[in-house]
Amino acid sequence: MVLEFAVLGLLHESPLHGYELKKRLDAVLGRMRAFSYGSLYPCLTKLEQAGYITRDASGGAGRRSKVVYKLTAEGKEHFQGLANEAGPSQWEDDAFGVHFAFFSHTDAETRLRILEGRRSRLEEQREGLRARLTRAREALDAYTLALQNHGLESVDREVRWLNELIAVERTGGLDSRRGPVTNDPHTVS
Amino acid sequence: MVLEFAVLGLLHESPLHGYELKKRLDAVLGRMRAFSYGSLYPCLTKLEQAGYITRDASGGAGRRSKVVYKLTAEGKEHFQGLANEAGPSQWEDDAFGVHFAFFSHTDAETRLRILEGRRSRLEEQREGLRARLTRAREALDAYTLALQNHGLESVDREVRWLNELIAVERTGGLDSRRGPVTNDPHTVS
DNA sequence: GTTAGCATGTAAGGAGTTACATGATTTT
DNA sequence: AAAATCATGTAACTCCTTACATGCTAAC
Repeated sequence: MVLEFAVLGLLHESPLHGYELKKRLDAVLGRMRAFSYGSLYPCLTKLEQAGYITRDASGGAGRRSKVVYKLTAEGKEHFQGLANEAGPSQWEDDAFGVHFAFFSHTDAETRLRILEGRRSRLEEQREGLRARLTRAREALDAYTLALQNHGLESVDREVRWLNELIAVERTGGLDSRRGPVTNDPHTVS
Repeated sequence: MVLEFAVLGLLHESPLHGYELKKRLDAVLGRMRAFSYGSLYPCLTKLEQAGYITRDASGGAGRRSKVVYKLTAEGKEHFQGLANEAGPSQWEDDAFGVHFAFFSHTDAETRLRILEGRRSRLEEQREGLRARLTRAREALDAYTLALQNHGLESVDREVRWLNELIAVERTGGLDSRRGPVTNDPHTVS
């Protein structure tokens, strides 16, 4: 599950309480996803029961307990395990972005496999889109056509981004590099 | 609801049975969304009970009934109503694409309002992203940074696309034009 | 004659949201 | 002292998926 993975990933960096966790979550996930407290708190309870995190209710004096969550050893292990899986579920839309956000916890081999998996998944989708567009071009109204074209270009763009990332990965990974890897038209070949 | 809207929109063009409907749904929604039969068939039942569509079980001879669904007058009216609403729920990620796909059923004024609403929504998100990136640039690891940059560029790209569409809209709308509106680097000013 | 695709549905359950309930702390 | 924001949680509900159950029809 995406939320569980992201929570473990964030707690991997430092212990946090729920409220702060949600803000980081919103920041890390950006536009891809947004979770409410109504799913975050139950998720934390679940992770605690599973033994992956511990709650430290630092109830200073009469304060309403501000609960700080912290990754356990098993939690760390579990997260490493999840971060280093490389199956189809790692390159589906939803999961891919989240896994990518925690790529610094994923080993080089798995990173490459996930990036390549994602790319071929997108290439499939692209071929499907292209086929439909050339087949049905005349039957579609102008707005549907514009949307489909925009979608096609989005896929194209992500594929180019992945190509760059894969190239970088093959020469040591992003961490060993200085410039940002972006899709800016100027930097794309 | 997105699924209901899309079903009504597709049936607006011609009567269809469930299986064919799903294929069209997959085609129209493209990468933005995918629904299973497990939600499509109950949705059709619901729309029928609401009086928006009728089922015509053309059970030719001993065949297992191949149920053809058809929009009723109220269904048509209801769809027009939905297609011509212009509130925040029309420019949120999920809804926007679907509404756009059926823009030929939306009047020019509403189209413009939805496009502008979507644009300002994205501009907000973009400012949030930019702020975070300039603030925390050094604190983020390389992969998170790459992801955030890619996200930022995606938003930028969609804003440019919307700018083009809005410009076209102000001079008569997409239907009255020949060329495709794409985001191809060459065609963007 | 068997595989693949066409075709329709249901039941159980997963994942998440909304709305609510509560209260502390900081800023204005 | 009011408003904003920090902070934690729960219950009911919505939407959708998965897995199952069933059977037809075309192609190889």
